[in-house]
Amino acid sequence: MLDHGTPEHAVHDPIESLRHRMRHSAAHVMADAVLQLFPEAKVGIGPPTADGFYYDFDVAQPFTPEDLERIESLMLDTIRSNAPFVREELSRDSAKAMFDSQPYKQEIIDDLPDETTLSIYRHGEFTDLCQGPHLDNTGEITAVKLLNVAGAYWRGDENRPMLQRIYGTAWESQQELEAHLERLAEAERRDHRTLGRQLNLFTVHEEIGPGLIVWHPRGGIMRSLIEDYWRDIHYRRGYSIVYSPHIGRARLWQTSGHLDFYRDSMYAPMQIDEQEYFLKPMNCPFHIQVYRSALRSYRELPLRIAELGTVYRYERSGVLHGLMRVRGFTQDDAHIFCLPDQVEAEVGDVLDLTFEIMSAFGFEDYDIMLSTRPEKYVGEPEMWDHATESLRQALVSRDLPYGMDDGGGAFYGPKIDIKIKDALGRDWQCTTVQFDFNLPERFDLVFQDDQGNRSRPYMVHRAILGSLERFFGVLVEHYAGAFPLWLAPLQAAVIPIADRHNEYAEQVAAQLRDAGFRVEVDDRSERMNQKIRQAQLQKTPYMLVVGDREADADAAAVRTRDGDNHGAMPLADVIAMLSAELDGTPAAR
RNA sequence: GCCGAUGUAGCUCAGCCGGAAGAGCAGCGGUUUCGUAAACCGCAGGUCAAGGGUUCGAGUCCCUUCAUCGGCUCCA
Repeated sequence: MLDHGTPEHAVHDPIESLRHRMRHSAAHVMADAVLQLFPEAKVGIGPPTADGFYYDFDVAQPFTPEDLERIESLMLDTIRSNAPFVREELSRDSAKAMFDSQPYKQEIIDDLPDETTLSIYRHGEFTDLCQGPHLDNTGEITAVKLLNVAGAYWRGDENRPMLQRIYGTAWESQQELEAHLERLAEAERRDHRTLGRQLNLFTVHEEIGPGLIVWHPRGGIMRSLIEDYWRDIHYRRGYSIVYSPHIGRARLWQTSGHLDFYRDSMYAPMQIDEQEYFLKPMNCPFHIQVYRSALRSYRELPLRIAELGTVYRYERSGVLHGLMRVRGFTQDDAHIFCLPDQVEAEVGDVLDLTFEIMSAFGFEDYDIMLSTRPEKYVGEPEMWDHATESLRQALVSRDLPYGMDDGGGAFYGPKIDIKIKDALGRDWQCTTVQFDFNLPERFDLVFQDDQGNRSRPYMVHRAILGSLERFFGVLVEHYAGAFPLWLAPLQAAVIPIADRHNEYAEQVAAQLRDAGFRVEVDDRSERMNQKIRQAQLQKTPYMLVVGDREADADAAAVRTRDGDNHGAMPLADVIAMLSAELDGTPAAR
C-alpha cells in the first residue's frame, strides 16, 4: 500500500525533508541510468513518495529484473561520482527546445500555467525538468535500492499510454534502508492470504470463482464471534436488525437508479418468470422498503435499520485481492432515517459506536476524512451545507482531528470516511458515514411531521467494519494471526504427553469447555514436542500439557504462545486465569 | 480492464538444450509412549491450470482462455 504524494507537514520535518530530497534525487539518478542503458526511452515523471520514489518510462520492451540490477549498478556509479545537482531557470521556449525529443516533458511544459518559472536540474550529463528541491550532490544519496517494476498509465489515465514504472526506495542510512526492507518482509509474513491458509481460516477457489470467499470452520467461528458482538452492541444502541433477500427485480434497481449508473458493477440479470432479477450490489433499497412499509410518524424517528447484508459486485479482475477486495462480501450496513435536527446527534452516535467497536478489536489509531459536495450532485445546496456542517460538528465536538477532501463526496451526499491504522501503521478504509439526498427522492420517502404535513426524512448510510471480509483480513494482518484470546478460534490445546494421558486430557478439556472455552485435545500418537510445535504454528494462545504429574494433581502445565512455560497450575486456577484475560473484551463473562 | 510475471502432488517448491514426472511437509499404515517448537520405517498421492498448435516426441516451444501475484486505473 504505497501512499503516493508527500504530505505538507513532511517538508517541515528535517528528516522527512532530507528523505524527500534524497528520493527525488534518486529518481533523477535512476532516470539518468535508464537513459544511459536505453537511449530511446521517453521519460514521464519521477516523484518521491511516502517511503520511496518512482520514475515512469516509455520503452519498447518492459524492464526485466536483470535490467533493474544493471540500472541500480549504474546508479551506484553516479552516486560514487558525487556529481553536484545544479539548478537553472529557463524560458518556456528554451525548455521546449531542450526536451524536444521528450513528448511527455513537452506535454508537462504545455500544461504548466504561464506564470510558472521553469527550472531544470542537472547532474553529470543528465538534465530533467524539475521544481526541486534536490540534494547538493549525488554522493549524498546514502542508501538506495530498486524494488520492482510495473505498468502505470501516463498521468493516471487509462486511455493514455501505459508506461513502465520503476519503484525504488532511499534512506538516510543503510540501517534505515534495512529497517524498511524488514518492514516490507514483516508485512509479507503477515499477509492474510498466507495466514488464512496456514491457520485454516478461509480459501478462495478457482472452481467457485474469483473474489468469492469460503470461510472454513476456524474462520467461521471468528466471524460468528464478530457478528454476535456486532448484533449485541447494535441492539443496545437502538438499532433494529433486519434480513433481506440476495436478489431483487429489475424494477427495484430501476427506481433506485442503480441500473442507470451502477450496472457495469452488477452481476448480469437472471430471467425468472419472464422477469429480470439482479444480485444485490447494495442493501439500501431493501432497508428503504422496510421504511416504506408503513406511513412513518416523526415520533418514530430516528429509525435505525441495520443488517449484515451480503452483496455482490462485479469488480474488475485486476483489482481483486484476498479478502480486501472481493466480489461477494457482507457489509455491516445500516441506514438511519431521521429529522433534520437529529442529524448531528445521529452522526455523533455513529462515531462513538465506531470507536467503541474498533477499540474492542484493538484498533486505536484513526485517519478521518470529511468529503464535501462535488461538482455533479443531486439535492439542495442548503441540505448539503446542513449535512456537511453536522458531520463537521460531530467531529469537532469530539476533538477528532480530520482532513478535508473538498469536492470528494459522492454525488448524493457528503461523507466521513475513517481509516484504521494496523500494527504496522498501514491504513485501511473501513468505516463510512454518508448522507444520501438521492434515494429518499427516488423512493419518495416521507414521514408525517408534528404539523400533520408530509416531510422528507434525512437518510444516512453507515458501515462501521465496512465489509466483514475486509475487516477480517485486516484483523489477521494486525495480529499476524495471533488473535487475542476472545477471538482465537482455538483458545487452548490440551497436549497429553503419552497416549495413557489421553483420558485425563479429555477430562481437562471437558472442564474448560464447561467454563465456556474453545478447547481441543491433540491425541495424535506424536511426541509432545511435535504437538507443541503444531499449537505454536497455529498460534494457539494456551497449551495445556498433561502427564503423570498433572493427572495426579488435577492440574495442567501451562505454556503460552509467546514460548513461556508457566509450570503446573490447578485447573481451577487455569480457568480463572483465562477468564481474567477475557475481562474488558466482548467475551467478558 | 491495462502492463508485466507466474501456474508441476493437499501445501511449499525443483525439473538444464524438447527425449521415462521429483523432493520436503501434510495424509495413510506400522513401530515408538516420549516433559515444552519437527521420533523412525513404509505406502500412496499427478489430465504438469484448460483448450488448441508445432514436432518422430511437449511440463519444457507457439497461440487462446482461465486463475493467481506485483502495479496502474477503479472502488456510491
